[in-house]
Amino acid sequence: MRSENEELKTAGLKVTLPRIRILRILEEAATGARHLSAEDVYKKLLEAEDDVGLATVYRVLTQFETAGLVDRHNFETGHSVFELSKGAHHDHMVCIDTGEVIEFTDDSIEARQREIAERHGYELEDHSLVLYVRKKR
Amino acid sequence: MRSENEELKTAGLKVTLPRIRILRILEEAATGARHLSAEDVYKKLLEAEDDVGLATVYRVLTQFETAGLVDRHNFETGHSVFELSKGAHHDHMVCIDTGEVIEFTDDSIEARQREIAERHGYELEDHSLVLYVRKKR
DNA sequence: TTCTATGCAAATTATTTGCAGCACT
DNA sequence: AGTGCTGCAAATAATTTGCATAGAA
Repeated sequence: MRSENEELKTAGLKVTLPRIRILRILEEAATGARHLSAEDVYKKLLEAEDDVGLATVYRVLTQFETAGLVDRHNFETGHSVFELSKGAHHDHMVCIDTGEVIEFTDDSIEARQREIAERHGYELEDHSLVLYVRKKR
Repeated sequence: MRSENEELKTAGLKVTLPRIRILRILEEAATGARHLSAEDVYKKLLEAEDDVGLATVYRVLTQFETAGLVDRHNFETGHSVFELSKGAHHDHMVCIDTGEVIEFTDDSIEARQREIAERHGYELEDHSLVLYVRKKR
């Protein structure tokens, strides 16, 4: 397991306290609610008595995104959420009632998307698929 | 072809000038660039010398959305776009270079989504699929 | 008349930027 | 010393809201 320091260096980012702290927060969230807003991260920093400005949180998250360390998503919530980028691509399922986010992948859908783009004379660069679901009762 | 008046009444909305004008703008755009931002609509109203406030544009578009007259989309542009709701559902393909928006539907993807939700114990209520593409050269 | 709709300005929310100071090389 | 990084406040951008007034039923 690589240290935060190495991850930052590899990403070409200078190792600074705010970056380490923010990266750690994202890693801690990696298991549970993977998706944090800038505000969420900021609040966690405050809780931990780490004095980092909200502007820095935004700057760092953006840098992480550029570096490929995190993915940014825009669900229909009005603000972006960030998650530590696992190598493999995945899509999301959001529960309308609880806000819970479930990740999934489906090769057949992936393949189909590529076909559709091709058919229209385009190359698929990226995509965003979000299923809005409700628990069955 | 129903008049704007009827459409508004059916939607349970009082027939007022701003609503008629905005509905007409959306209808005019229905063929070409179907997807307009609130700002786009506002500018078209100004061009037509129709004195409608931007706040009203937002209010009316939101009402139209609630009434099912228009669909609101959040691509990765930072602002919402609206389009006259055609009965049938469709997804979008956005060209990264030109911003062009192409609509499409694919039954196999639709079906697959339902399956995936089911498999996780959920019911699919809605979904959003956007392909980000680039013209092949 | 009675209630809803609108305009305009002010308020909010999410995010970005300018700038002076600090940190690391 | 030089360049990058940060905090804070101010600046933006998109959208919403309060309120007094105009307009529809």
